[in-house]
Amino acid sequence: MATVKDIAAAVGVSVATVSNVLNDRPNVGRANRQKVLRAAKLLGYRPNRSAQAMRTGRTRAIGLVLPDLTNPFFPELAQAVENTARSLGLLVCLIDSQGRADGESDGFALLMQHAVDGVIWCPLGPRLPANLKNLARPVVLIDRPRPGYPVVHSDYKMGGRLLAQYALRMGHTRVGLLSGPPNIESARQRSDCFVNAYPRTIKIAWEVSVGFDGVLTPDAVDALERRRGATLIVAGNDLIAISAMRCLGEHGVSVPGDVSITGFDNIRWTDVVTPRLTTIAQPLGAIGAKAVELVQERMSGERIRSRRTIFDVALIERDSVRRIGQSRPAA
Amino acid sequence: MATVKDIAAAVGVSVATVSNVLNDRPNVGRANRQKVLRAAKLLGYRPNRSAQAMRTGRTRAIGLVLPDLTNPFFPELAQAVENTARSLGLLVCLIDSQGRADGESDGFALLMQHAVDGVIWCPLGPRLPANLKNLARPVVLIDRPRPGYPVVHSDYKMGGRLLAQYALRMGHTRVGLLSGPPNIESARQRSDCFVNAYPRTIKIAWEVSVGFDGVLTPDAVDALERRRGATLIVAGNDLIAISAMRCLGEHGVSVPGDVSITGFDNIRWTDVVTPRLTTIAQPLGAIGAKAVELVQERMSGERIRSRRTIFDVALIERDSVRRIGQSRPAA
DNA sequence: CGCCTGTAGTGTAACGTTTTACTAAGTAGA
DNA sequence: TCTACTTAGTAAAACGTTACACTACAGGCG
Repeated sequence: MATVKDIAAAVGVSVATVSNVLNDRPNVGRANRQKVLRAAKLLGYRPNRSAQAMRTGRTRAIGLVLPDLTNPFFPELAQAVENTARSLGLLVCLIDSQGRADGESDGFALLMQHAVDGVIWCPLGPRLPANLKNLARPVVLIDRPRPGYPVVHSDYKMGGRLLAQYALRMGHTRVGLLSGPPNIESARQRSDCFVNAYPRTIKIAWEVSVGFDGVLTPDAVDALERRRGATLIVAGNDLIAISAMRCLGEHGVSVPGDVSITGFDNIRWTDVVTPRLTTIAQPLGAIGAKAVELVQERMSGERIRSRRTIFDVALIERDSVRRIGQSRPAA
Repeated sequence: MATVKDIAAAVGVSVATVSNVLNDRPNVGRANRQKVLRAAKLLGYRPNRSAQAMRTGRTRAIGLVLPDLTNPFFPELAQAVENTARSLGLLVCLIDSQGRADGESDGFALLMQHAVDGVIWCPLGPRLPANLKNLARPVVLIDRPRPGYPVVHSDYKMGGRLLAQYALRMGHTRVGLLSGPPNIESARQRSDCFVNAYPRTIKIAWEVSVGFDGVLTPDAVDALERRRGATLIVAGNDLIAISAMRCLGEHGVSVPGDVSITGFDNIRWTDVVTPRLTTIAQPLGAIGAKAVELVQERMSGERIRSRRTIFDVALIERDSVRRIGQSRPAA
């Protein structure tokens, strides 16, 4: 690999001048600038990132800390993050904590050691890992706000309202809630805004919380079996909805014949299960890209502009909700 | 952040001694060794990877180059890679080429610049990116062999045979092949071994190739509509199988009532579609972990032990294949 | 002419680590 | 007592880059 020294020797100029050209600083004449540039190209010069990192303290790498790549919410996000990062010349270092808090903090330790310039993080639990404070780097959160950090996520409140409007439109006034983890704000907002949209019209028959990974607790299974008059089940995300559909199927309950169901996230598989799942679409790609832009801004020392960036969501109407009750005017 | 110099000052010893202790070299006495270790712990010393990298040329980071995280084959792999890498103290730098060759070579360029110590790579096309030769680092391939590189993948031939045995057992003797890309060896082997297992008994009614991402070409759709007497469709992977099931459903063809279908990979969603998909399970986690072990071995300069590591696969029997033809003895 | 300013360029220290070559002191053998 | 060897430890160079402090020279101005 060619170094600045090689270029300097080739052109007959000092390494300082080469460096000045490469970081285009003004104090170098036209002729030399040309020559250095030419030589750099000729020798296939690539700056040694390690050396740059040591000198400047910046690595041009960012960390991406995720709870679980196996949840289809994240791969799309990760892909967007990696691609926009790369288009900015930033390398993405991946940590997948597999849902374990110690994995998360080990991951942060590793990232700190490698001195990434910033991190994009979808936090696992409500508690922040202790070593996060030591990490004197910009952090941008995804999907799950925590006090003191900028965050980008989609408009869960809007999602909840959209779902409530839709439920009403389809004649459902008694619903069961299969919510996500109550300590995750995005999960709570989805439910809360659904509940609060039409508090007098839509009654909540029951609510049980399960993990975002969609594994159903005995409580959840029990709720699905009994249903207590709910005609619509509003699930905290698509994984939960799909698990619920499966569970219902195993108990001989037809969806949407006997009970309707909605999801949240619009992961790829909502379109492929039977019945196809009505859900809320989030612009995952845009969220990932925005998160990269935000860390990048902060890395280059720009002042904090916004603490929250929120993206609109949209209702994706498919086949998992049946219209019930009295007829209504044609569309 | 504490440096070796800080430790040296704290203990009252030279930086060389500190370094010697830390890399446990023999030439330092018991007493000083203890003191240095204690001070390092006390000060929370973490070696600066950038400095180490510059001095030694090793970064303790590896690249992971994937075609498409959105294909559920890869997240599980990536998770396994990241986790075993982390357990070895290695950082994983992610490249997702989104199926584009230029993305792949840009990614390699980025990895080279950051001087990763090795790369785990699932190559996109048959051609290797030109800059791969410059990358004087160990490369371990996943899933797709290329001449000259070690590779770890699962036993596709066995998968093909297993599928053929099963087809026969279920009475299917006329099948349609919805294969993966013909230029990807793993795709070819799946089909070929299926075809060659019982060449006289099982007849191939037709074969069409589609991408591993499961988007169906007009040819594929046409084949699915006509079917030309095939009672079983053997798909190149689960994504293809699921797309095919959807396509068939849209044409009013019942699975497995009118036609049976099998997949390959056993991604999470095979268990959740209707009917549940009969498929071949690959030990993705083990494959990822093994790949990390292999690069790690090569990074530490060990000699090449094996060029191919192959994992057994297993048939996962679910509901997408119907038994047809004459009755057979009970199990 | 002497002074100032601006432009073009250079020497070198520094970043944090590893490693080579070296010294000093102790120990053993003859 | 002298040599030879081992052990414990250190000084300093090196990795590739950046940036500070500096020089040299030209031109402009009073």
